[in-house]
Amino acid sequence: MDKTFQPANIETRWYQEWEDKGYFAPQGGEQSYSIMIPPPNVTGNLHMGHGFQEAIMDALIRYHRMSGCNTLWQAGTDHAGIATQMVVERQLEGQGINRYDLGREKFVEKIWEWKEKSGGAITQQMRRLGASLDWSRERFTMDPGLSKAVQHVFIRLYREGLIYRGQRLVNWDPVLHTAISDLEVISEEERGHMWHFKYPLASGEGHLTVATTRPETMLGDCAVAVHPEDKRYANLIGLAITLPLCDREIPIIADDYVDREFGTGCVKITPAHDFNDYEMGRRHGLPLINILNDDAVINDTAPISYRGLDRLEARARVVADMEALGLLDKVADHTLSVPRGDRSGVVIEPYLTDQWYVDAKKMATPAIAAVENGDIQFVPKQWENTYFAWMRDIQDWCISRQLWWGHRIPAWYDTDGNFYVGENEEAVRQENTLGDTVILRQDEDVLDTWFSSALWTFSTLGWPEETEELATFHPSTVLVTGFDIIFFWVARMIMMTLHLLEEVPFHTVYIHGLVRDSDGQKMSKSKGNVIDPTDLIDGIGLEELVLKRTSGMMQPQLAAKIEKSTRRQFPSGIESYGTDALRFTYYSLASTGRDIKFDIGRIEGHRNFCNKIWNAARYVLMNCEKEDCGTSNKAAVELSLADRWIRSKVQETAAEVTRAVANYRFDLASQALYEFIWNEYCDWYLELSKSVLWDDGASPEAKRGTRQTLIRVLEISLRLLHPMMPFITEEIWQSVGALAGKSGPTIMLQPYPEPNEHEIDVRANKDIEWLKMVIEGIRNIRGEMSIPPGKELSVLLRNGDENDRQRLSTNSQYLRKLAKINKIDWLGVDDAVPLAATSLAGELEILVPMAGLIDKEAEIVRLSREIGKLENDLTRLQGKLGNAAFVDKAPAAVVAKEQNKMQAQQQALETLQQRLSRIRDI
RNA sequence: AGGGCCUUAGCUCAGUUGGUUAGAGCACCUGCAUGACAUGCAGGGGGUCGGCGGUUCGAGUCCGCCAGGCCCUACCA
Repeated sequence: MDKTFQPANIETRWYQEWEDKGYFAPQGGEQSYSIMIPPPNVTGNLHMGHGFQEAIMDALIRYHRMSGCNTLWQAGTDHAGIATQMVVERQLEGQGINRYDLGREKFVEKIWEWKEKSGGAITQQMRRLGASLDWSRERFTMDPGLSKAVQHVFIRLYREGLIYRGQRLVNWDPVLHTAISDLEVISEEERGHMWHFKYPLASGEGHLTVATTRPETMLGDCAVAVHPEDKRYANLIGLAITLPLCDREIPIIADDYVDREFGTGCVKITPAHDFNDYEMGRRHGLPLINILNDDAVINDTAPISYRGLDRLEARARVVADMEALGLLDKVADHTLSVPRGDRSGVVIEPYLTDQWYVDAKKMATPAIAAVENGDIQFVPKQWENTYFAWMRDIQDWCISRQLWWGHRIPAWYDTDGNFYVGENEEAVRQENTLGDTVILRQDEDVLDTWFSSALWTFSTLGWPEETEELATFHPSTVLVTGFDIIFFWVARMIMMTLHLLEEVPFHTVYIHGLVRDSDGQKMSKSKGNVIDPTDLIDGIGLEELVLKRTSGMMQPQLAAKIEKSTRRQFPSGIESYGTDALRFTYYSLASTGRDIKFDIGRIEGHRNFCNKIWNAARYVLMNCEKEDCGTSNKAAVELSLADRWIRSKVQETAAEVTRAVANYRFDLASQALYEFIWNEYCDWYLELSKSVLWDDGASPEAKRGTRQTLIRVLEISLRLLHPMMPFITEEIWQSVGALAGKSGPTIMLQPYPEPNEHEIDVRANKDIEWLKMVIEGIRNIRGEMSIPPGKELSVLLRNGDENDRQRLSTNSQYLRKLAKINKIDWLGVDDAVPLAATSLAGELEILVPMAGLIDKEAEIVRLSREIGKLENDLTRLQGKLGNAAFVDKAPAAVVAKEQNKMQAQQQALETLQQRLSRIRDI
């Protein structure tokens, strides 16, 4: 074995073997356990969020697979309608063509070609993370089976009246030329202006003043509204306005939606271009005047001089023309929230179109109930409120998209505007008895990608066929996802699955935090703070990192800034840390919080942890290979105190890890393992074992017992750790397993250690605690007195009880070795106490005689500090116990505890004070 | 505008139903080539738990107010 752990040498080798041997597939077992991966986009590259999420799922899957469950981790990707179409369109752009040049069929072919070639990138990266997905069952949302499920669901919901077609205002992306759902619109505050326009009354006398942030919409105005009780305008209600620039008359109407306090109290109403105005228009029977084309250019409904202008050009022209007419009252700076498309980033227009909708309100009721009654549980529970809040006020879901890539809507139109929903044109003709003379044309639109994702838990298992997989693995056990898609995906899955299968899609939803950079900033390409998980695994040079962060940018002007900050943050690039260290870091950060700040320092510590494990294994193997390790259980074995203690500790650790995983607390699980392996097993047990293994006088039974303990505890630790650190544990286990009496081709199919309470040895724990206390007392003196670690000491003990004497006599070999002592003697109570540095272990006094070693002043400082601490503490205790209310009201056990503590502290204080005055006296 | 979350050591975070002297990692200081490991070993320093008030024998933990930070939903033209 190398002296340091070299992850690169082993990771891909083991992954290849696991995958080739089919270990990731379900292995049978009574209890099934399944996780459906949140399908990443085919266009995607692995980012830190994926890495984190997959690390968690893989730990759960490996843990339950080892625990004997019939385990399925369903692999797959989704087709990401808009994103994928954009990627391929951009490629075509490079060749100087657009999708219309190609036509729909050819364009979709191009996308498939692209998908075959590049769509697998992310699944390759997932393999680097060690994710044990069942690749043999990999699915894609556009696969024939899944497409069939999508079509089936659409037709069924349509026939049940849960899908309908309607003309509504939608969120329209004028660049992508498609409707998008409410959730895909991001509104943020931006600085803009508020224009105040005078609208002359039709009578020719006087005017009203309206305010608007979008002047161009006035071309579509259909009314001016005032509050019905607004005295200022009461006499104008029912009169008309002559709409400037348009030569139309529009009414003045009254509606209590209007806020009298805001602006002038008069609102221009544009029903075709504003959601609130649309509602008001419906209330008042106003017409809808649409003034825009698909690309937000003014259409032919508008006065001729504005036609063909982009919305912003039109805005400037309208303002200029109004000013020229003397109708521009004023322009004020105004901060407003601007809706932008989350993909394109352009301002979204409310736009009147025909679209398909899912009646979400009906489907929400059972979906709410399923969470209320506990059929589905969120972890942390807190997220249920987020879910409820949205579900109780849910809006109908616009599911049609004006794209070419996706599941085409199975609806056909005749030339009279009638439409028919069915499996295909032939079926539609038959079902509706349409003769051959009727010309049918299929709906051009496709379905929202989330529509197919909503079916993911069961469409991947073969539904609508009644497959064995469906019976075995559905409902899935747990969904692991981020809070950002509770609405997009989780809620819609719950609604769809409950309605279609009459069962929940999953029993638990584990919501994890979102990974941010070390400053708490969201990682994004435009901020240039993205870290690619594979770069943490393999490492990356500075130049390459700068290049990676600054190439292919949407906003190239930011490149210089990004380069600068990258060079500052990673002056020598990123080192290689390996997958196990990265994964362990993810787990250590996986607490209940919402944000996960990823600090590079954390991963370095965990790489060191890997190295620690590696070297502990080296030590164990050096001492156990080709030696008698009591593997067979036949030969007589003598277990030392240290052996019994570490066997006990590993059981406690197993219990802690099991509890933590059951609660999805991977931070606690990882911490328990780190603490046990480093601070107990390595720091203490391995050191303790040396005093047996290196002692020529030790019996063969004792050596056998120590070797057996070394190897068995290591082997258990490896299995405990394997779900989190799959590679290093496998590599080491291959050598350790057999020595520990285990057989099998891989650790990943070994049973997960079940905590065994009978092996918890309270007595051994206490004895070792005593031993540590004594050793630490001596080390403290050594450290503070600057006595070189190599210098052997002789030590006197005083004032101990029978237990102390007993423990000393059985453990003196440990003490000699770990505290570097050559001589330990008891001092009688009446014996003269020599000048010495003092430490306490309970009532036991540990004295290191000064004899030229100890600096008098330093010892005075040290003792004074200890005494100060004790005095503080005693004052607090005395106050507490002197308080009658405390003694009366607190539970007796608590009071007794405090009293015992006070006694012990008093005793310790006295002892130390005596020692201090003794030293001062010389 | 409504709702929610967060604030603990220099940094990143744990802290179960209120009950030892509030813990860890990293960073820091001191010493050390000791036969697994310098990606290491040993020792050490560092916190009035955001502020104020309340409940309680007892509050990092429960309640109220304030300050700062973040998020979600809705959106006033």
